[in-house]
Amino acid sequence: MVDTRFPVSLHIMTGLANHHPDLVNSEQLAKSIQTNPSFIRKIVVSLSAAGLVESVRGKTGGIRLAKKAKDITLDQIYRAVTDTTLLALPKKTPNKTCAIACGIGNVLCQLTREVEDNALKQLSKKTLQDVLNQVMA
Amino acid sequence: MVDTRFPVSLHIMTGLANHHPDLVNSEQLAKSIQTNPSFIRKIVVSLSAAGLVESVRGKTGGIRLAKKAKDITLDQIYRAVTDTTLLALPKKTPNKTCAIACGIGNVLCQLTREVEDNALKQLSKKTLQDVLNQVMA
DNA sequence: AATAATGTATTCGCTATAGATACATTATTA
DNA sequence: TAATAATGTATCTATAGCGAATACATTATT
Repeated sequence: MVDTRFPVSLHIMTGLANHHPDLVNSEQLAKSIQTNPSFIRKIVVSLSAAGLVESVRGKTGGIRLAKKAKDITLDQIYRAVTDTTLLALPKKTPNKTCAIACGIGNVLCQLTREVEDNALKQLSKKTLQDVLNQVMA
Repeated sequence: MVDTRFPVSLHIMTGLANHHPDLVNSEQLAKSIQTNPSFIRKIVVSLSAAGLVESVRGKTGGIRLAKKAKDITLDQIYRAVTDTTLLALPKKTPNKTCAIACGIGNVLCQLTREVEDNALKQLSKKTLQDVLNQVMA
């Protein structure tokens, strides 16, 4: 299966932006995304740790943006919920009898970092407000 | 599990570049990458369809680059073996009662395309020869 | 005290991937 | 011509990763 945390997070954040500054609960978010509240809450923990959302416990609790949508960039959301690299890296220890196998790991690692830095720079140019505007247009 | 076709392909191609224009068989490549010959051959089919390698059947057969390493760019390798998008896209039909859910799909799709175009443009600036040089340095 | 939200842990099922195996096809070579 | 050794291809299996589902402790409101 594919990791959907970033698209789901963007969906969550856009929903919150749309209702800002009201609280929205995980049940409502789950309905919109067609998933279960528990999964929403797990993702919200990451978004909260990154300072992007606030969650309020208790009977009238819920979730809201921690800052204005125009002050949240997409790379912040991406970083908050993604721990894998954009390009896959092999995890086997290289065959030590082969010069290529020994050297290719570092090359791939550096290449991945370059691609990822670039993608994040690109994502940093779009704000959550941009996304909301585009969705509502 | 993670899709390792691109890193494995880069490894294969670098190995072939190093022995160019000699034939290398799938057994040798599998040893270097620590996988099985069948998996190598499956990937080689894709690389071959993209015109990046040639394979020769029969007793003295094997695999070699179809052109010089300096004329092969990394985006060509990536495209040859990758059919997924760089960022995940949700595949559920959106909740039609929610404006956000209805609009977010297109936004994500466009965003993914932008990020991917950019990454491929970046990969197109590096040649297989560059990778071989870096590995051997 | 009852209610309703988040936080968190656990279990389950599904899917995608690579591993493993087998064998047909093809070309060399003895 | 027969034996050999390579690719091409199909199939099955094991496993890892992900989200679904569930349960329940914790917390705050009413």
